[in-house]
Amino acid sequence: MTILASGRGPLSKQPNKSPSNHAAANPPDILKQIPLFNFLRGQDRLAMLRELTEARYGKGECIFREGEPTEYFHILKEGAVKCVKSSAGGKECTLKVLMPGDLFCCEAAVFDGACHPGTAQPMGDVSILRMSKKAYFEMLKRNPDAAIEVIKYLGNRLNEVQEKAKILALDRADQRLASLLVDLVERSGVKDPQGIRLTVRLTRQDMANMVGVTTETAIRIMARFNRERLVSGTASRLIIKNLSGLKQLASA
Amino acid sequence: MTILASGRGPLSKQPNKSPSNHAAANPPDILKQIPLFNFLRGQDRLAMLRELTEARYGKGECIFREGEPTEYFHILKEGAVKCVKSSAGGKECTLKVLMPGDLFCCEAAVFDGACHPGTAQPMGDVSILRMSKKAYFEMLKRNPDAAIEVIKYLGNRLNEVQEKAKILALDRADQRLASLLVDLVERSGVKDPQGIRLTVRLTRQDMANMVGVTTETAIRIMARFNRERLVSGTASRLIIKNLSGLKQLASA
DNA sequence: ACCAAAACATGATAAATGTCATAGTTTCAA
DNA sequence: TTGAAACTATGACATTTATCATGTTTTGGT
Repeated sequence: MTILASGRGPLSKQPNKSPSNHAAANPPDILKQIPLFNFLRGQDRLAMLRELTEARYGKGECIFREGEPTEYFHILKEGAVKCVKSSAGGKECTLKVLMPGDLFCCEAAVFDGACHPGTAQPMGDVSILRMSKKAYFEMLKRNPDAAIEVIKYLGNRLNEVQEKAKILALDRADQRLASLLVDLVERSGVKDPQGIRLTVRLTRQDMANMVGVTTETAIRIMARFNRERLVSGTASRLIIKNLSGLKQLASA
Repeated sequence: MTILASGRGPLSKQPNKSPSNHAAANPPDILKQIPLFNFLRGQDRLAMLRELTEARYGKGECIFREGEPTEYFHILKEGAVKCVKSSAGGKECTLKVLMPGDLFCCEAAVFDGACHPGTAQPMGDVSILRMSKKAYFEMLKRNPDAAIEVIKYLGNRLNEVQEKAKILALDRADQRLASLLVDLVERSGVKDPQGIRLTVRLTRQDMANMVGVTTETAIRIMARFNRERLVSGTASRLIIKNLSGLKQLASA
């Protein structure tokens, strides 16, 4: 159920280092997909549109860094964003890939003086909508239905991470990788003559960071999956050829 | 910051197999500690007291099982409860130990037809307060401040699990175990002549399930910690003798 | 079209952890 | 108090995964 197939035109890599902000005039399509927005009462919906600001980032930039104070509530409009945490030893772990329609900082943004628990890195050119903590907080206070939608969203996120923690705790490296691929098919898979293609560009290193193994291990396992005709291709053109085979391995 | 030192009298193990329910008459002390409750308006506070039901469970019972439909919103009043997920191969993983004052199912309970993503097992005699999904939902709708408190609670839980996932993904077994012990000190540690004692009863198997290793590995690592004077004792009397040593190991 | 950087690949070896077997010790309820 | 069950302990060995080293292929910007 892909909300938006991250269809970016040839945006080229302009030096838009400092995010180019401009107020969103009319409801962008993406908002119409978001319950949180749809549950707002008429006047508050208009208020939210006034408060939302659009910003664009390119690969290599950061939307925010781990430890920085939270300033905004965010909605991902276009592209993919990875949530990364790093450990003392410099190793990194990617906890989640956000797709268009995903909310972020919906929790941290309600705390005074909260800091970002992780870094948000664009995986290509992305566009986000955001509003100040204050405006977000006011909106929730005036719209219990919206607050309940946020609770639902957070609840889903919580269940996702718990499932992920379970997999990290109990499964072997190849099973974790299989689980990841199965998961990504649902989030960013599109039909392809040879199977299902993932629209997110994922290197073996990206995958390694998502399942807690070294890059070499991810490469070796992917090579095996390739031999076993479960997948084919690399980063920019990754095809899932045997989804049920992967599912079976994931839960073996 | 221990909310309540799980002080249970000699409750003995009466055959209270089917939870003995009875309406909570006056605000139990534990509720006064919970922001969610304190943010309710007067009349809604009374309504919540009317809706809340107390139930007791003993070790070996289940409060609910993975996959069962959700019926209630819960507050832990007394004792400790572990949240467990199990995998296809029969292996189990303990995601979280709930302590008095913790909420559970605050997220699932807002969905129609949701199922429990894990099993809730008492770690001894416990007492919980609960209310029907419907009453909980109504309460949130009428009290935006309460809903915001739930958002904060879920946000904290989300950050916790993400931190845990990071540790599972990046750290060695001994570091994961050290992190666990450090964490538990904050949740259930009390002063002791020899250091800090954990009030929760934790076997090596419990610990193993919490950090994703086998029981043997947990035993060996704890034996090493013992030799290194970091900890002493077992399950029912576990003492942390060198907290900063454990912290150092956890983030090495 | 070309060059540099990134990504992919593979082998040899070491380290970490799991598995299986066996036995001593503690806990708890009858 | 005693006996069974649960817990702790330890060794030998197998398996999984990390580490290090080296080389090839692909990608992307000029």
